[in-house]
Amino acid sequence: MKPFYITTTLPYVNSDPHFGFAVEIIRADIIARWKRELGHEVFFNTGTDEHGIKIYRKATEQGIDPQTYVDGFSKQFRVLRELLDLSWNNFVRTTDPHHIAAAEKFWTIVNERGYIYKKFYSIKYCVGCELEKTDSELVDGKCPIHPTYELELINEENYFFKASAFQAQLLELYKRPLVLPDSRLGEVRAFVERGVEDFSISRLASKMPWGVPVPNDPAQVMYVWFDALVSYLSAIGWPENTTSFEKWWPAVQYCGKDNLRQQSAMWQSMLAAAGLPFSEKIIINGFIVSDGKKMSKSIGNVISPADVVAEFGVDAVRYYVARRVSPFEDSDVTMDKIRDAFNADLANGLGNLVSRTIKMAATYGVTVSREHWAEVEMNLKASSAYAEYAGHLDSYNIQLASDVIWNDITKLDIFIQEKKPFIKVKTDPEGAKADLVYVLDALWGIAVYLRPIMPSTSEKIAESLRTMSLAEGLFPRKDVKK
RNA sequence: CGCGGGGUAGAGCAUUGGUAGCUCGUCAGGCUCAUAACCUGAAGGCAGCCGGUUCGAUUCCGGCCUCCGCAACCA
Repeated sequence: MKPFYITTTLPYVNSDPHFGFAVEIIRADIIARWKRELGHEVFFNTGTDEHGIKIYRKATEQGIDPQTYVDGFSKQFRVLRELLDLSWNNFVRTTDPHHIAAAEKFWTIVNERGYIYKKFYSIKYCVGCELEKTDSELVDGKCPIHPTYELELINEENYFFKASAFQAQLLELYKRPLVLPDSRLGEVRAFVERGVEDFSISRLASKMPWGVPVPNDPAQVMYVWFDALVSYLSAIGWPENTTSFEKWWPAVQYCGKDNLRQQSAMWQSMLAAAGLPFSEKIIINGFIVSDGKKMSKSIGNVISPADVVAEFGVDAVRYYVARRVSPFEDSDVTMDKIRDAFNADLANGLGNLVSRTIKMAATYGVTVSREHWAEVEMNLKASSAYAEYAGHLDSYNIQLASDVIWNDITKLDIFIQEKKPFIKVKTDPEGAKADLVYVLDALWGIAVYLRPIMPSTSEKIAESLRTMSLAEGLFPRKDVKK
């Protein structure tokens, strides 16, 4: 079976992990677990992007050296593994010596193939923002944020990447569904059709030393994007471990919509420039807003993954991401919405169904052998419902896959209501038991379906079915105090 | 004419070229195995506005209005 390589974006470590990244990495985790379930060997990569001007400035402001600064943040991202029950098997840091060597090698190859050149160019620089501004960002020739400042013109010599050479190849590439959803593929295609310009891929080390040195030119360091994207290669052992590279590449890449151009245009042309195969698939997530607004410390509507886990538990967060956050569009997330979903779908829905079923089965003396569950699972996997669920996961629509599960939950509640085993047991105990076995089998199916999405809940349900007992409710209701 | 997303029941969201669905909330009823849970039913929408294509559009096309991202803590 074909090995499967999936990676998240490497988050930039200038702040704590935010909910949007939790969404991305939970999705990647669900897909990774799903592929393992199917029997694929899986390489699931994540990590941290640690170079660049913003990090350099922040570290300098705090009077610590950049490496110490990023070490601290990188740890904060590593703890997500336990926090969100993630199963990544590689965590790459762009300050790893191996990655730095890979980035240098990548640069050298692209340079040798003739796609890097040096030129002077002038940039417009806003002192207020301390950032370069492109013409498209300006309003009436001024920075819209600091209209009282005059823009400074700075002449600087940098290395450029000959992206313009790859327009035709990119348009050819977009004939296959490289990018999900389709609307994003159309967007990047339109962007490339408008014309691709060469872009700067280095910075003067004298102004910004925190980056990978440009080979044979100590005066320049690589622009952070150029080095960060190469991490998708260095993570799997490129360049020296060709066996590993050929085994895993190309990758499925998850990213946010702000990364569309970088990952599906810029990165693809970089790969072509290095003579490497294009990515397999790029999945574009929407953004998370809270109460209709971008999460912001000053507004106070920031929801941290850790807060949600503390309040509702890991699997509730994974559930919310899977089923209540739109797979591709922007979504609004608030603690109240999470609480509503928790109560409606997990407490009243899944948790209560497991509870009522196990209780009846235990009370009425239903017993089921281990062989029985194996058989149930085999039948399930041959069913059309399972095919539907699998189809959704194969096309990265975790939401529709989860809908299959919750449709089952509703059907089972109705089934119990209609068959009334709790009445039937008084006159026809065998009939009541048979009804319960039907529900128990379906619950086993739900546990199977939940394996990639809510692994620990899946295991708890399976354990309850094996022992026909339930120590405590899976998801006790969270009531709002009024 | 910079790029992109949205405007569908009180709220949040799905969906579809042919009587518009779900969750929460509200009202009424049922059940009692269960986490005051579960089931049934009801009320509540001219699917932002205007025009076009069509036998038929909420769905396709054009225009308009309007909200929101593309700077900060950015996936």
